[in-house]
Amino acid sequence: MRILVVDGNSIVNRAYYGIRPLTTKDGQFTHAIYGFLTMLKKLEKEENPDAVAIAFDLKSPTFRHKAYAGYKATRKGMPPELASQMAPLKELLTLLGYKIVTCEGYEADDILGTFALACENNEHECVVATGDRDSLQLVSDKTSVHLCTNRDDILYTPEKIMETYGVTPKELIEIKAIQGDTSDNIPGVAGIGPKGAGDLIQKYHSVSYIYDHLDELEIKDGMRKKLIASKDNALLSRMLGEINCHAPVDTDVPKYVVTMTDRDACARYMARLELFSLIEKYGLNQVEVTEEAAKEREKLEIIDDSDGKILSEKINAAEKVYLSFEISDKELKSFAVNINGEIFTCTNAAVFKELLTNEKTEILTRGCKQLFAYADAHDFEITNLKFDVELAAYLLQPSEKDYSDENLCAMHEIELPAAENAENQKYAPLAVYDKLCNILLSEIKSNEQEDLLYKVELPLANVLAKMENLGFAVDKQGIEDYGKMLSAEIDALESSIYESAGVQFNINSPKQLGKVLFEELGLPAKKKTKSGYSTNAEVLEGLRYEHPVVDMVLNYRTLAKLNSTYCEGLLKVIAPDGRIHSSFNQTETRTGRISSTEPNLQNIPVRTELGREMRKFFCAREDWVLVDADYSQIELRVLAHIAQDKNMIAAFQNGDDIHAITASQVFNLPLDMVTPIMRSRAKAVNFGIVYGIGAYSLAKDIGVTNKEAKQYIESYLSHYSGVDDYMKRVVEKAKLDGYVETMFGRRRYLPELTSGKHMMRAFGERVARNMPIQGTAADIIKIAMVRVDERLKKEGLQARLILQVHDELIVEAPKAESEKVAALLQEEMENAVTLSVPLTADAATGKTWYDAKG
DNA sequence: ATGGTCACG
DNA sequence: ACGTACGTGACCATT
Repeated sequence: MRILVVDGNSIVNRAYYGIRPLTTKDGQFTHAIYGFLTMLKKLEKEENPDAVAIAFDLKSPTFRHKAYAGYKATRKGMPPELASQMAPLKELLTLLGYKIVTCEGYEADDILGTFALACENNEHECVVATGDRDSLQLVSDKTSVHLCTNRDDILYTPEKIMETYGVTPKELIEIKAIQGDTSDNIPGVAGIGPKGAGDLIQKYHSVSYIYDHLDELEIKDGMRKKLIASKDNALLSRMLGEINCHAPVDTDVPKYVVTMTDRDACARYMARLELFSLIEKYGLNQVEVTEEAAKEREKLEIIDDSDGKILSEKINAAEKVYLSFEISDKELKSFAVNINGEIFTCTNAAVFKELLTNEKTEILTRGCKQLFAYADAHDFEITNLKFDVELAAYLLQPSEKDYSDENLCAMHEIELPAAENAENQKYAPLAVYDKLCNILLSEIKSNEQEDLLYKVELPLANVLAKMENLGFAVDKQGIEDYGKMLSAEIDALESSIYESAGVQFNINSPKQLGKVLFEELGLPAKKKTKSGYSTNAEVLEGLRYEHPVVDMVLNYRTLAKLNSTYCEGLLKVIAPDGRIHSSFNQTETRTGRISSTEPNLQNIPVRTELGREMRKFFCAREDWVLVDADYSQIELRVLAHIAQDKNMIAAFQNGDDIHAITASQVFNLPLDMVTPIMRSRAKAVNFGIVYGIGAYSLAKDIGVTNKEAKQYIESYLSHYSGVDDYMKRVVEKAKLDGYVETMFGRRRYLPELTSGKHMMRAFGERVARNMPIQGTAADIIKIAMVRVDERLKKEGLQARLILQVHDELIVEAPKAESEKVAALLQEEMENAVTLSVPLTADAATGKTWYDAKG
């Protein structure tokens, strides 16, 4: 018999990118499905197989790191428009009688190889269909490869391979080991490309022969040098490039004979996908498909219960309710629920409240922060919120950009039902929410991230909602006056700059500024950017004494930034209540921090006095005060704890000045000999260590030579040997696991670590060192926020959290509560977790943010 | 939409 | 040989 083995992933990709997009009336993309089946039909016609096996990669938890690594490494991956076609495609293939083959821990490639190898040892013949040249190594007397390219298809036999590449199929593995393949993260030998690799293998046939006889080979010295330099990579590549032909799959060819059992079902499914030409291609046009039959399987029935009469009855009996809602301006527009598979829509706010306060019912939803904000605005509490798909998906994949229901369903290959009309299509995800929630929850459980979800993120969403609703009071008049003052100075500076430069130009344009400074005034350009000269502060700082205009530009920049971003920007977002209501995003950062937008209140100036003035306009309402507390060196303390570094732990336990102690360690001097310069350099090293450090950057940061910076780092790591060990360990483990994690199990996947590009890999290694530190600190302050919120309520205080700035919390409190609140805040922050070192927080009180900060 | 710059931890 | 510390968001000019 002759079996056609199809590389499903490769072919579906070709179909997706090769055909113009096609959708059904309700927006389901279908062109990859159409293309796949068309190509499959053509393959069957040309190859005339007796049996067909279709191999797909498996997206299982154990395999996910790897799949994910490929996904993020290329930054392209499978777009949701393709992912959403995978489930229907597989369903349709199954209906048509094809057998789909997957295998945990193996890629589609390996399955192709396994069939090919099996056919070597039995009486059958194998044709592999793929778009990927890697599979050409499988060609033999019994196996041919039908390569589907964009232009035309080529059938590869051993003769054809020899004709094209001048080597045997197996030797293609050897070529690839030397040449490398960036898309597969196979490093190869640096500096040798396809031509060189081909020549070498034609002459010497294998990588192992080349390395065994390196001295005797008749090759140029340059080539020999390159081979020597990349020996490890070449041997590794030789292993990586060979397809594993031993996947545990059933290769009994007769089992793969295609038998369609339900022609009607096939036709209906195709009709449902509106792929009518396929019905013809598969000879199913004699099957009568009525419109009802076509929709038979999709039945997204929606029960309109606007007034909520049905729901108010159902709610009490329901254990689990999947909820979607539309709220705008704190008013309910509508909501929809899935109760035991039935979808109801409703606009009755009283029933909505009943649902959210019913103790017997568990609510599973998405975007719960908005729900909490609604409840806060309407003065009730939600006590039965059980699950939020967005928060869960974030814990599982913090680097994902799109947590929409549609994308999450696509990512998990959950097929959405199609509604009768486009309007109702928005309820499609709700119909499959049980599936989605179950998948996400089981992953959360297997990752041991339940505490993070239930004890941190979900309660935190409520805290953030209340912070957003409450907002931060500002002195509008004060900002306006400050802005006017800045504007006047900016105008004056602008004139001086034009005069000094001798031309008028847009100072805000880096391009124009670069031209003026480096061409017309002839100042020495140091650094370049992609599009021209760099004019950033660091460069200008170096040119200050070259021309008087430079200093003016630096000043102009400072003032313009303050005016446009802070004065004008903030004035635009003051609400009618005189307060600024920032949004806190809980699923944005890859480390677990929260972010703040519209406006960003986490980057209000503080480092220079002029900028710091801005904080005088952030104030407490009348008769209230701000209580501000921040952690002291939380990241270094976390590092001391995670690394269990004896010296660093001791320093913190003694309450020492950590930067001074570090200086005395690094410079090997007694503490009282440490100068301020030494301390400041040691401080930079401490920061650098947390960020994953490189000597070059450290040198640039503190203005010492590369060599000196390197010595600092070496000295640092030899004194803090626990940190040294930890930094090595964490990268090793990350390479093994594919991810790093915080003390509380928050993860970040690091596909960069498998990159063939050195820069990319180095980045991954720095992130591996940094994320557990930054992320653990983020976890800690989140825990503190939840506890502070609880305590304020429990103690019956009016004070409330209004802002978080990564290691700092701000509470607005009635004057009379200020002392109690300061103590409470400090206590909850310091006791949020127990580390091997004390965790200290300093609290201060004042009328404005300026006054309340230390 | 993207890049450059700069504000924060 | 190459580029260089982690994590963000806003504004401006330019494409």
